[in-house]
Amino acid sequence: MGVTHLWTILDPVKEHKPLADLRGQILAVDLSMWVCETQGVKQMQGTVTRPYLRNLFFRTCHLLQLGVLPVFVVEGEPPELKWDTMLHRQQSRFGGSVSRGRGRSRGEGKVSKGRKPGRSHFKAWLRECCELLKCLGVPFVQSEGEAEAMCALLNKEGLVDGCLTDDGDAFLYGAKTVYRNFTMNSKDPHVEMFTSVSIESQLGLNREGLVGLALLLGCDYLPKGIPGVGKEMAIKLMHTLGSCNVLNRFRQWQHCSQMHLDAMEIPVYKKSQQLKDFPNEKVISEFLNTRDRVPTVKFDWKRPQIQTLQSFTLQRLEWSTEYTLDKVLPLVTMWDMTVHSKSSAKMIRLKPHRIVKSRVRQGVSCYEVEWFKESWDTDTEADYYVTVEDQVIFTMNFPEVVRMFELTIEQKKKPRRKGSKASKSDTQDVEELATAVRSINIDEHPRKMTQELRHEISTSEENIFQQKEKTSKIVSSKSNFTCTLKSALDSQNVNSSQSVATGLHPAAPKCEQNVPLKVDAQEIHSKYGENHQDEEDFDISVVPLSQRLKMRGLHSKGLGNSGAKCSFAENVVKPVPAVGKTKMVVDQIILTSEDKGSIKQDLDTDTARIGIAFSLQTTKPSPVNLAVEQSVLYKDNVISEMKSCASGVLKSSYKDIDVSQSIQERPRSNFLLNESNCNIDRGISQELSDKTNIQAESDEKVVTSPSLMNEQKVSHSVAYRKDKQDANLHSAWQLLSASHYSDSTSEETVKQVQHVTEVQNEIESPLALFKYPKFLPLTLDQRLNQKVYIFHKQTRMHRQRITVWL
DNA sequence: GAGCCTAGCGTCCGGAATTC
DNA sequence: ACGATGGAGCCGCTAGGCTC
DNA sequence: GCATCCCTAAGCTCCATCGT
DNA sequence: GAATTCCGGATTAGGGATGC
Repeated sequence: MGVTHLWTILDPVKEHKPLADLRGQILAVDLSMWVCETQGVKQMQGTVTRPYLRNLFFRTCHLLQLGVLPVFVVEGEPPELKWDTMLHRQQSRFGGSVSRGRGRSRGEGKVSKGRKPGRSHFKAWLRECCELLKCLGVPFVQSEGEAEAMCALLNKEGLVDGCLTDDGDAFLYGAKTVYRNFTMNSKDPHVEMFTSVSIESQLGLNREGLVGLALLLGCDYLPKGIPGVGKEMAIKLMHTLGSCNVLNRFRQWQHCSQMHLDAMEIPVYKKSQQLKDFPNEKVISEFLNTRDRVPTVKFDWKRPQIQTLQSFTLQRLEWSTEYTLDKVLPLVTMWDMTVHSKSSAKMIRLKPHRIVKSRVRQGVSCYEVEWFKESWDTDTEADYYVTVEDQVIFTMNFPEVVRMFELTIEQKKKPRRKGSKASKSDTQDVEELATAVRSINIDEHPRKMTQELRHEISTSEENIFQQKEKTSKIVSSKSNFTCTLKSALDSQNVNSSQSVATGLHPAAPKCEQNVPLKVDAQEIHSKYGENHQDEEDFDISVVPLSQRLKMRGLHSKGLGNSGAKCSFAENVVKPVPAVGKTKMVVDQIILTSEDKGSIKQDLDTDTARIGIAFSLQTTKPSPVNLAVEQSVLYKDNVISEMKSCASGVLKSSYKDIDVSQSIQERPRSNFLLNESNCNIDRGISQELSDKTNIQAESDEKVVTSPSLMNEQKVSHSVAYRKDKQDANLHSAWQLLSASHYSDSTSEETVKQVQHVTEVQNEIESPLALFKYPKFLPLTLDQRLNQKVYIFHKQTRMHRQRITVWL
């Protein structure tokens, strides 16, 4: 079909184009191509009623829903030049008999096309397709000759934005943009795009050059081309001659001798001389002098006619009226909301009854909407039609319905928070967060912003923590957006009296605890007298990023050597269920897409990871920078400690494990996170304890994670499982109390025990951990030496666990 | 080729592979 | 009355097998 | 009864139940 | 070479079986 090897030649300029990218375009669709394609599907042959109609329906609906406006082109009578080709094609495609010369439908001596059974069937199918298109309100034009010729003409004249056809002849007819290999494959619905501009600029082939290729390689009208000339030779020749005036050059071959030809021309010239009529002027004329005329009628897309369509599909496809309605309703509502909304004329359109709920479809926020039924519809059993509509479009059309829906949601929420002072604050927090997220600006050219941001980095570093109302800017290098958001979670932004009183940040609705900017040193001293520290030591900035994230109820797993992991939503393409929940992010951080480090986005998990590489490569220290550097330091320290302590092979009761090796190789460093909880393995921990300098006091245990058995990980902390939490909590407390105070019964000890009891009570408070942030950065050894034990009750959605922080 | 129906998953993280 | 807990149902997506 | 070991799931939301 | 995507492996909490 088309010029031999043309698509292979054009392959370098092929562009993969998702169907969604065609939104807003008008496309001329070669209807015959779709019909033939569908009829060729073996699985449907003999089993499916009118597969061409079925697929045309779904494809058209799909395009319309994407916002693509198709104009179908129905082929007319093919040029005489093509009859030979068609005869063979029909034989293979429809099994029709060859009847050359039996009829006289179009003049003496010509092939009788009308009487070929395959051809007549094909025309009947096209007529049915046109009926369907009428029902759907989609325009179609009748071509005088080849459909691709008309498609090309429409494209050439600027009436459509591109041609949807698999026939490369379209370019020879003057098409500017051709889309082929249309597929609605759910995983990757796309077309392949070719443009005449790229063909000429990258391959040096203009329209005339392509016609030249057709003469050399063969096409529908000249099946054999020049025998012995292949695509390599043809391309070389075209490059030698240049595309311009190539046809005239071919014509000159008829009158000139070999002496005047370029060396590259000679072999082709020789082969062409074997043909009588090279170059074939009829073929050239067919491509360059189209016989179609530009349609004068303006294309008009109409509202789908539901009833007519139901009747048509019932008759031709045996579809129930409900099924058809279900399929066509989205088109109708979309038409009503897009076309009708722009029209001043008063026309019938569906009216929404209510929004049932919010939904997300392919990452796009939508509403599930109930519509009042059409007045004529008495068949549909349900009281309302139901569709899922794009949130933005629906809101533009029916703002009052959206307001009602939002009001309903609000009212539903209210009873749960009745009488709660904190809830009022929470509501404000949610609004504040919502405002922050709404303020995100999509910038078309984020990289232009980068310099500004870098400037901002360099000028705003005096003390970024002390700047209230500072905004965070995050630039995603991948999805090209710049967002500015108020640092709603900034712990320094404690404005409301409520939050001051409770220590809870107003913008932390899901976060049960807040980090005081500076820990009350007096309080610490009174409790840990000997561990006196300067107030500066309690500065929040020394708290590792993971901890600060954690304090804000954000995801913060895996600081270690992977940096902080933040969840934010708007920078990803895929749907993000976490929108509005785990958003916003790390203190005040400025990330730019041009920093050498990367903001690694993991679309699998809807998260972005700020890597250490990034942080360390920024020129000026930032909170992230500091925190991660700290982490690196801790990691190195701990690894160093571990390696020195656990040198040699540790004989466990389970396996021979080279701990130092495993430490060396391990990719992560859980012990840096202060949050590693793992099951107690008494046996192995005892051995580790025996062989290392990390001497657990009394019954203290150095704990290894189960994965140590796999020679991969080591962790340092103690955790108690939920199922035994009560008993373990009790025994743990006894353990710790005993280890610290068993050697004395002095008054001091009693006081200490009382203090321990107080602390024990505090574990019920989610604030407990955050009263002692200064200890979080300490290494295990340091914490052991200082006998610092912090209890933290971590509350999750439905689970609780008690963790002992060393 | 495209839709329908059903069943199952839903953690994070690093690095290799791939794409640009 | 209120909060915590657990469970059932649901949601969004994907894949595979089958049907139209 | 407790410790240990092996194995599996890992989404969200609403609501009934239970305990304080 | 940088950015992006994908996948195999790791992590953690919890359930259940087993053994002391």
